[in-house]
Amino acid sequence: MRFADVILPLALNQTFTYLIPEDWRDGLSQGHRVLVQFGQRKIYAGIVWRIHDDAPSYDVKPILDIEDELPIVTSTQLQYWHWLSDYYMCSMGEVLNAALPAAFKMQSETVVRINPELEFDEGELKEDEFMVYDLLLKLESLKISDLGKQLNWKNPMPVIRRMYAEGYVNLDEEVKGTIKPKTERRVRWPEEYKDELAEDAFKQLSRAKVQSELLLAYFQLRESEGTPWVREKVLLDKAKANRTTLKALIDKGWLEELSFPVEPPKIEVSKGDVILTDDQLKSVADIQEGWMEKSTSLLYGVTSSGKTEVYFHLIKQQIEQGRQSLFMVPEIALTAQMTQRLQNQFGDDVAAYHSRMSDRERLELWERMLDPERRPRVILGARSSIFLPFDRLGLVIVDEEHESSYKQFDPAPRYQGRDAAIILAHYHKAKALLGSATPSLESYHNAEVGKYGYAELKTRYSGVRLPVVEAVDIRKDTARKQMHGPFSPRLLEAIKEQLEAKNKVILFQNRRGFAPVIICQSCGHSEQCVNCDITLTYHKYSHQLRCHYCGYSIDPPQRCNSCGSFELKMQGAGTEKIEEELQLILPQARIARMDLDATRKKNAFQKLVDRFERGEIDVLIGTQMVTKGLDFDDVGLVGVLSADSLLNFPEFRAHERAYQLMSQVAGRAGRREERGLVLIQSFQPDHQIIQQVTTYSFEEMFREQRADRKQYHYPPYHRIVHIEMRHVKVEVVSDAADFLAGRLTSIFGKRVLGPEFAPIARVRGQYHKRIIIKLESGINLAKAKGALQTEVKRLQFHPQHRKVRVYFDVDPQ
DNA sequence: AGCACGCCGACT
DNA sequence: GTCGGCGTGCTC
Repeated sequence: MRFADVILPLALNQTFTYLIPEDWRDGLSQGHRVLVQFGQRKIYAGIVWRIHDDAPSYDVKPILDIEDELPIVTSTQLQYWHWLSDYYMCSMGEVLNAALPAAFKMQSETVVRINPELEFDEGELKEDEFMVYDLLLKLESLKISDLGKQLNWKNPMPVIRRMYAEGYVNLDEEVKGTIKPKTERRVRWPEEYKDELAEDAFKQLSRAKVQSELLLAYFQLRESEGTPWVREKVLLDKAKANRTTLKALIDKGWLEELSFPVEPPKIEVSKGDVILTDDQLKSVADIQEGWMEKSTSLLYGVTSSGKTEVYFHLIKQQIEQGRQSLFMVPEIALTAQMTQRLQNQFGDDVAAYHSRMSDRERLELWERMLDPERRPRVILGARSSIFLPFDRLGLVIVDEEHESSYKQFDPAPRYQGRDAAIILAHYHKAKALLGSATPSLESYHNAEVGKYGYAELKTRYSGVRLPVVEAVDIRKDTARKQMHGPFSPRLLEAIKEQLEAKNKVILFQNRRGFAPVIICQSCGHSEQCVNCDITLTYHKYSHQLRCHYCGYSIDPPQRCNSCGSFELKMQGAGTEKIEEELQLILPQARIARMDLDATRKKNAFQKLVDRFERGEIDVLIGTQMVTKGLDFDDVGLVGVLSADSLLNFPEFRAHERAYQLMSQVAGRAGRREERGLVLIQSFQPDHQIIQQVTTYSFEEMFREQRADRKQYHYPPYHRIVHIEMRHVKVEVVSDAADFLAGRLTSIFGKRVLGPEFAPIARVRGQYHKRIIIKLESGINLAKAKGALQTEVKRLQFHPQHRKVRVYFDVDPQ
C-alpha cells in the first residue's frame, strides 16, 4: 500500500495522508496535483508533498483523481515553499494558496438538483422545502451558497439536508473545471481538394459576389502567410466581409473551419547590443566580483545612472549560458514599460507575471515554464513571481529593492519579496542582485559588513546634473497666512516660472494621512466606520464616505451627526484637492493626477505617463507612484508638498523611508541644459532627514539611522516578530494578549514588548492587539520561533483564550 | 479554513 | 415542542 501526504490549500499546519489507488501507484510523484475529499463533503485539489508506505493508524481516504499528467510543482519549489512557511510562520497551505494561479486551485461546491427518480406530491412539502423545490424547478441545478442568496436564507443547509434525507433532491459535489486554452478559429481550402477545383468554386459562386471575393482573399492570404490555415479574423478583415458570408462558404464546403490554440504574436527583436559605459562596465565587474564569494550583490546606482543596462547585460550573460533570470519590480504599473524594454532586447524569451494578469494568462505562463521547450528565460514579475516553477534559474534581480511594497501583508504568507527572492536564488544556486538609488538600510548594512557584494553607479549618464534641493520653511508662511492652500509662495512662484519656460512640474503628496475627511466645524466630529476605528474618507468619484479597511461606505451627511450643525468642512489635502486648488490658481495649466484612483483602470498609468512625456500635461500631481522608476525629460521642478507627514509617521522605518521617498521623487527632476529644482515644504526644515536629502548625504543618513536602530533594538541588529491577536470583544483579546505576553516574558524577558492595541485598534469589527518580539541577531531563530508557536498553541488549553485568532508577522514593515 | 454536531434561548 | 443561533471539535 502506498500513501501520499498531500498539502491542502488551507491554513492548517499539517499535511494529510491519502491512499494511492493501485492503478496510479507508479504514476504519481511529488508535486502532482490531486483531487481529494476532505471532511464529509468538501473536495480540494492539493499538491503531493511526499509518497511513502507507512500505513497510518487511522482510516485514510483514497486519492480521487490526478489532475495533470506531470507534476505542476517542482521539488525545488516545494523545498523553497517549505522554507517560506517555516520562516514566515504560516502553513504550507497558505503558501500554496499564494503560489498557485487561481486556475490550478479547485474546490468543490455542493450542487442541489431535484431527484428525477422520485414521484411525489408537492403538497407533502413543508413551506421552506417548497421554496427550494420551486426554485429548482426554474433553475434545474443550484449551488447551495447561491440558493442561500436567492432565498435570502442565512443557513440553507439544514433544509437541504432534510430534503436530501427524504429523497426529494440529489446532492453532488461539483468541482469547477480548469480553464481551457484560448482558441481562435481558422479556415482552409479543404485538404482533399486540388487547387484546380477552385475554378469550379468561383464558377459556382459567380452570382455570389461577396463570397467569391472572400474566397479570393483566402487564396491571397494563404499565399502571403505561407500556411493553409488562415485566421478567420485576418481573413474577414482583409475581405471586409462578415461571418455570415464566411458561414455560407463553409456550408457549401468550399472552406473548412477549425479552432486552434492562440499563438502568441511573434515579437520583433531589435537586438541593439547592450553597450555599456565605462562606469557601467566597472559596476558589472564589481557585481561579479561580489558573486565570487557571496550569493548576493547590492548595486547602489543613482537615478538615471543606467542600472537597467547593467541588469540587461547580466541577463544576457545568463541567456548565453542557457539559464533563466528573474527580474523583480515593485509595482505592477512598472512592468508594462519594462516588459517592452526587455522584449526589445530579448524578444519572446521574456514573460511577465503579476496580479493584473488574467487567470488564464497566469496559468499559461506556469505551464510554459514547466515545458523545457517553451520555457521563457527572462521573467519580469512582481513579488509573487518568486513562486513560479523556475528551472536552471541563474540570476535574480530585485530592482528598487528598498521599496516597501515588496512586503506582503495580508493574507499570509507575510513575506518580504526581496528577502524571499534572495532565498529563491539560494535554492537554485543562483546569484542575486539588489538594485536601488536609495538602498534600504538593511541591504546597505549587509554590503558594508561584507555579507553582500557591493557595486556603485554614481554618475548620471547623458551628463544630467543632480537637481538643487531646497527646503521651504512653511512655518512663517502659515503664521502670516500666506499659504495658498497647500502651496507656499515660494513653490507657487517656482511652478509659474517653470510653466512659463514650458517645463514640466511634478508635485508629490504623500498619501498617508492626507485623505480628505469631512469635519464638523462646531464640534470637531467626523464620521467613523462602524466596523473599524477609522475616520471615513471622502471619495469624489463615487461621492461617498468610505472606509479604507473594510469598504464600508455612506452618503456624506448634510449635517453633523453628533451636534446637528450644518457647518461641515472638507479637510486634508488629497491629490484631488491639490489639483482643484492649483487649477483655481493657475487656470491655464494642464494638470493631471497620478494616484491609485486615477490609475485603477488597465493602461491608465501608461496613458498618463505617455501624455506627460508628450508634453500634454504641465503639472503632474501624484502619490508614491510618481517616485517609481519614471524618467521624463524636461522636468524643471519637483515639489514635495509636505515632508512632515512622512517624518512623523509612527514606525521605526519612517525616517529612512522619508529619505528614500524624497530622494526618489527629487531624482525625477533633471534637464539637459539646466539643473532641475526640488522644493521640499516642511514645518521642520531643519530636520536632519531634510538636511540630508538637500545635501545628498545618504551615507550620513545611513549611519545616523543605523545607530538609532542599534540603540532601540531594531533591524538589522534585531529581528522583529509581531504577534497579532484578534477578537470581536476587547476584553477577550486583551486578557489573552496579557496572558500570552506574560508567558512570553518569562521565556524571552525584555525582548517582549506590549501587548498594545494595533495602530488601528478595530478592523472589520475585530479588536487587534499586538505583542512585539525583538530577537537579537545571533539568537537561534528556529528555536525562538518554536517557543513562540508553542506558547500560542498553549492558548488553546484555556477556554477563555482559545477563540482569539493569532497571526504572526515575521520581519514586519 | 469549512463544516457538522450539539446545546440552549425564542417562538408556534 | 420545534427552529435556528452559535460554540466546539475535527478534518487524512
